[in-house]
Amino acid sequence: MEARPPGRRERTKAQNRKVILDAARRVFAEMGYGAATVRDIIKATPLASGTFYNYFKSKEEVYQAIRDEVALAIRPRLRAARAEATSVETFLSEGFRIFFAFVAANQADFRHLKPDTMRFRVDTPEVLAGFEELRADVEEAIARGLLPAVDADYLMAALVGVGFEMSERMLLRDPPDPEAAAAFATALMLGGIKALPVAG
Amino acid sequence: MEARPPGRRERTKAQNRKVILDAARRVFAEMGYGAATVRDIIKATPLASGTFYNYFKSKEEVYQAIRDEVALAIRPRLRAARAEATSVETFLSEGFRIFFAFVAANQADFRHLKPDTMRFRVDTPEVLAGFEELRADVEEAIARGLLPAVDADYLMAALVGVGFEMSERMLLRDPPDPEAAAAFATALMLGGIKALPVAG
Amino acid sequence: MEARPPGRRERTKAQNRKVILDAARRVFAEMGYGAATVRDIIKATPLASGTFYNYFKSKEEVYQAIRDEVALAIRPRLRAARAEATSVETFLSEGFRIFFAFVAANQADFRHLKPDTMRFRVDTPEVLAGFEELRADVEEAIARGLLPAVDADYLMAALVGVGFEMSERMLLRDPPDPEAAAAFATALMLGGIKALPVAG
Amino acid sequence: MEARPPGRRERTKAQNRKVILDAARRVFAEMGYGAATVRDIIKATPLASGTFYNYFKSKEEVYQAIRDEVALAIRPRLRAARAEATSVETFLSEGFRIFFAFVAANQADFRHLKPDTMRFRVDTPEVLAGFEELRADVEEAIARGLLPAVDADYLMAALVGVGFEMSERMLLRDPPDPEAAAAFATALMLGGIKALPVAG
DNA sequence: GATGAATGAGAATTCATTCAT
DNA sequence: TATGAATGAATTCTCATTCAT
Repeated sequence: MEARPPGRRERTKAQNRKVILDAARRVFAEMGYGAATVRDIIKATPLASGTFYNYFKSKEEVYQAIRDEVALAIRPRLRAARAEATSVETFLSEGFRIFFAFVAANQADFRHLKPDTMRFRVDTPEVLAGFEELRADVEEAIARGLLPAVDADYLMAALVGVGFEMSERMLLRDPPDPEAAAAFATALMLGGIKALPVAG
Repeated sequence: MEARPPGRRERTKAQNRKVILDAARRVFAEMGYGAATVRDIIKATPLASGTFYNYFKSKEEVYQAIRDEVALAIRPRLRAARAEATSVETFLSEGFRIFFAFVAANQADFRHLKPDTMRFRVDTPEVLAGFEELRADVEEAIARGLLPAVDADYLMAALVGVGFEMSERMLLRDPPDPEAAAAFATALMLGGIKALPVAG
Repeated sequence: MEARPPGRRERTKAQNRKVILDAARRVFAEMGYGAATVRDIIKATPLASGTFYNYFKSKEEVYQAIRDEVALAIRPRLRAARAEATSVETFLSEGFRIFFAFVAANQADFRHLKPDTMRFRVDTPEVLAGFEELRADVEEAIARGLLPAVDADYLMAALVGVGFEMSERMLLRDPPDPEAAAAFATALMLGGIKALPVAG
Repeated sequence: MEARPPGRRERTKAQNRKVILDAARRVFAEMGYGAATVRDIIKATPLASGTFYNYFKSKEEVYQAIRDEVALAIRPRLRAARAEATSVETFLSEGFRIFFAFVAANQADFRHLKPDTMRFRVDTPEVLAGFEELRADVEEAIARGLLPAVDADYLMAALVGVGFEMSERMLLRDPPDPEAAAAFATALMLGGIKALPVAG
């Protein structure tokens, strides 16, 4: 806004944080979380190495920040949708819709599947906390009479597994269709294979 | 443990390979794949550092060997069971039974979930090939009229997701009960939530 | 040698490069290029091991830098002298004078002969380029009528051989006498053995 | 000659020594003396690593054996020729003829020049001893009145330099012509540049 | 805060050499 | 004598982190 000495980069604190996070997203997507180093992240940035440490303590912390950002963004929406659900159908369908739509909108953070390479998936505590929330919501839904008294832990795991694995396959499609994915997952969880839509 | 004649060449090549793989299994289970180093694996071994490199080129290669061993051990059994299936029920139930039983019998290779820590999952090409086999089997089952003409790719993903996520929860239970897990997963995939057994 | 205020950033980038190159010069001279390791070079330096790699990728690269520095320092002078030559005599005498004087002034970089040991000589691409320059100059001198139409490639080789081998013998003498060496080489190349000065 | 159990390799001690020396020649020519390792030499051999040590103690020793073999083969011939020389002309011409012919016949042991790469030359004590012999012969030739009383050390160096450098250039030609090289070197050393044959 | 060179612990890897068979 | 796997010291090299500017 005001005149600055030339060469002075106009970067705010928040911007730098974002610059690092975005670079890390790219690096993790390209080389996988395990192989990536702080160096790699810095190199993908116009910033100096020391600057990194003004924002994060380690690669792990960056990764957590990314996953947490994602998890914290979606978890409240999922909780709300499930809380408002008035039936098994809406409990499932709204959850899957929100999840697959979110994944499609944030592809870079979810694409971990590369053909013929190792596939890495790393879940942070914040993500795992989302799993626990789902279990709690399942338990509450049981209490509310929405769901039968099933094994909430296993059902949670099944829902999580279906959500994550299907979302990776969804991202391989062109274009990804979150609605269709949600419909598939919902039908499957609701009525089993027999209830699935027949493919055209 | 016991005294040996000095200079006795006591270990064979195959044994050393196994010694390294077993040490790696332990190390990966204890510290997680990402944190483990080749050094750690060697230290968990009575062998010299150089010996490691007579067998494997890197941590990645050891990991692959473990996963591949596992994948190659279970995949033929799964294929056979699915090929012999005469109904949707057996297609699913036998697959889940074999998978969960295998996981329970090889806990160390599957336990990636630690409370309050990050969870790593790394799938090697050989594991991914197992996914493709499942998809092919689903397609064949559709062709054989065993399954309706559903989206085989998504169904494969759902089955994989349910299998892996549920197996991690199963391993947290004491004792793990593969039969119960298989029953749950089968019922869910077959008839949906409504068909699930009601928890005691 | 003297106390310094702690934390003083005392060395500049260019200085460090020089520190490493000088250490390498000493190490190569002492143990020979083949036996020297990066470690040895670092140890001959007040710097940390990692610092080495901020400047050079390997022992080879350091060696090249040294040889290239030497080659790039002397080649223009040789070219100029040969270009200005108005006779065979000056073409040869000025070349040898410059070369032997340079060798005497940079003994450490040229002393490869140790009695009763192997003798290493390693010529980098930059040095080899100097050979080609000499050949080109010979060809031009022929074109200019300064030299008869001899085999320029062989003549170049002969001049190079005489220069390098004689310089090693020169450095063994105490004190080295570049003028005398140049006089000898010039006379030999000009008029053959019969034209050589008779030793006192 | 007699029947042997199958798989038994018919190798004599002398043959194995030769196998190793030949492999080493190839390896040194390919990667240069400095970069080559004992491992590399063994790999270029059908022998086991331990067998190497039945014949040589180190890479250095192999190298010495090669160079020495070469030096010991040629040195007596050179000595004899120089001893029999009755004039400067024959002293020089016979020496160069023998040397260049030998080099041409043993190309692999002398080719150290690769375009655009570093060039290594390593002279063993046995080779250096050959230099001293040449100097002694020069001194004797002076005593015999064959040569003027020149600086024998420098003349030796000049002859060596001309011989080695020219031989490398000779080997680059197709076909190498030792006679022509010898004629050139002899004329140059005898009468200087002016006495050189004019190139066609 | 930003910078980026220096640091040095430690991880990866090589390789000469040994030695049981 | 030949074999070739095991050895582990030595070496190369990386990388998170510090800190003077």
